[in-house]
Amino acid sequence: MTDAPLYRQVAEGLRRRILTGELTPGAQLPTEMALCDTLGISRHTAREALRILTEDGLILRRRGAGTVVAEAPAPAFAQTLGDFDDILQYARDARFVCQSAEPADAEALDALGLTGEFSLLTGLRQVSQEPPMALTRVFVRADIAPDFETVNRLSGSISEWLEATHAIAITRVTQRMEAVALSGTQASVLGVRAETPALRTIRRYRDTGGEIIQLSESLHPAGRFAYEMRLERGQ
Amino acid sequence: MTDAPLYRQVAEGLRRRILTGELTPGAQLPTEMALCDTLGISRHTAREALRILTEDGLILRRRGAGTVVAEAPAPAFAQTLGDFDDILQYARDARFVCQSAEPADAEALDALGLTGEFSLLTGLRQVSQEPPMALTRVFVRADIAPDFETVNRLSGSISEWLEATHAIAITRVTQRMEAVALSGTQASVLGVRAETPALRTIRRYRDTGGEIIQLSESLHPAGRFAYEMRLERGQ
DNA sequence: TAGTGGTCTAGACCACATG
DNA sequence: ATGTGGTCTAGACCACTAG
Repeated sequence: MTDAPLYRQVAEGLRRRILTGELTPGAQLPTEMALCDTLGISRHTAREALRILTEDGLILRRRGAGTVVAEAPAPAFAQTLGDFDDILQYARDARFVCQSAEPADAEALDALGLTGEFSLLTGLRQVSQEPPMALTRVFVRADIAPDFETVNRLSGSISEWLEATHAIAITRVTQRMEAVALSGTQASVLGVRAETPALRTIRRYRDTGGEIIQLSESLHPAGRFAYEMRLERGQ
Repeated sequence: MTDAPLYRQVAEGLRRRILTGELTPGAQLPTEMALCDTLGISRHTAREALRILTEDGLILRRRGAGTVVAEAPAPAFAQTLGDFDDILQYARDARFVCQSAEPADAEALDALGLTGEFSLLTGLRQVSQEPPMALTRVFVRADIAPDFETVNRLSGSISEWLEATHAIAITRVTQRMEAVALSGTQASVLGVRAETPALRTIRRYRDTGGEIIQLSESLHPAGRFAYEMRLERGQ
């Protein structure tokens, strides 16, 4: 269980101290040498840990000046999207904890432009024991939808499960992102105030025929999630 | 000029061999030990170079198997390229009306993780006479930044202007999106209530060396903007 | 001037993939 | 069995920041 690399363990320890507020924005982090001494690790290992936090935007480093917690601590989790497969990676990293499964009502389907019969899975996106990263609704075409127990036993993503068990190929995904205010009930589930800003992402998964076989909507409260993508210019 | 760190020089050398086609997708790269021997560098330096290429998605590394050039974007997978141009398209459609140009203060640069001297252009994104779509700040490296009049005369995007007038190539753009609440001043400029949710997008434009030469931050109030993207699975 | 992070070297042991 | 990349140690010199 604790077979994670040492530098990663160190990084997670520092990350926790930042996210819990023990280290507030602007505060100095231990210097590299201090980390080496107190933790009994080499400088390379300490730097590797600090590199992770730097890439996550949690800390700022300046030669000669030291390391401080970033002013606006970046969300604990950022999704990097480079290509199609990265979306699936996100689904694996951030575990979907399903809380209810039921037939979707017509009103909800209408609002999202879905036609036909769908199952609705409602739950939370979670990474380890942190507060939930998102409130998520997943609509799956009724005739191929997994049941409640199956979803919570999944090690991968729902779309991967669909492809594996129903010989379905998802060839196109459209994703929409916008800012919204959380309703009272949504906010309470996520443990934030009503009207808190949230990033709403809607993904529509289509098969080769262009038909929508799955739709997921996630509400990420401000500060818990950022969506990051990298775009390369062809050569 | 050639005072770039050794590992970066090594990375650029390998990058060139890949981009010129000397190393084609799937081809084996030299092993770490081979790089050490032929270039007379330490393993740490070689690994640092390979790490850059890994983060850029140019190569794939597998323990025991070696390092290979990543598969070329499949024909149908003009995704990254398409997205890149789409960003510029957005910049052309939504005109940037600059309201002020000044040197960026250290605090603002710090908060965004920028080092060096930058000019700050503040303004609005507008389509025709509609209410502004976004409140935008653009940071441009001071030595190449356009002045106030130039910006407002531009027909294209700022990044295009940089490339055209300074012989600069922007090869990588990272974009980050998250939900935030607008401050009072931000809200009043946009004509909405304070605390209105907004989609915050930050784009970092990098040259071939990985240096950030431009950064833009846009605040899109809820309801005025949504970001939509399409992802195709390569075959 | 003292201390910081940035770079670099020269070792070592390990888990893993391949033949 | 060999060689790969992944991790880790113990040093070193440098450029830069700050007191």
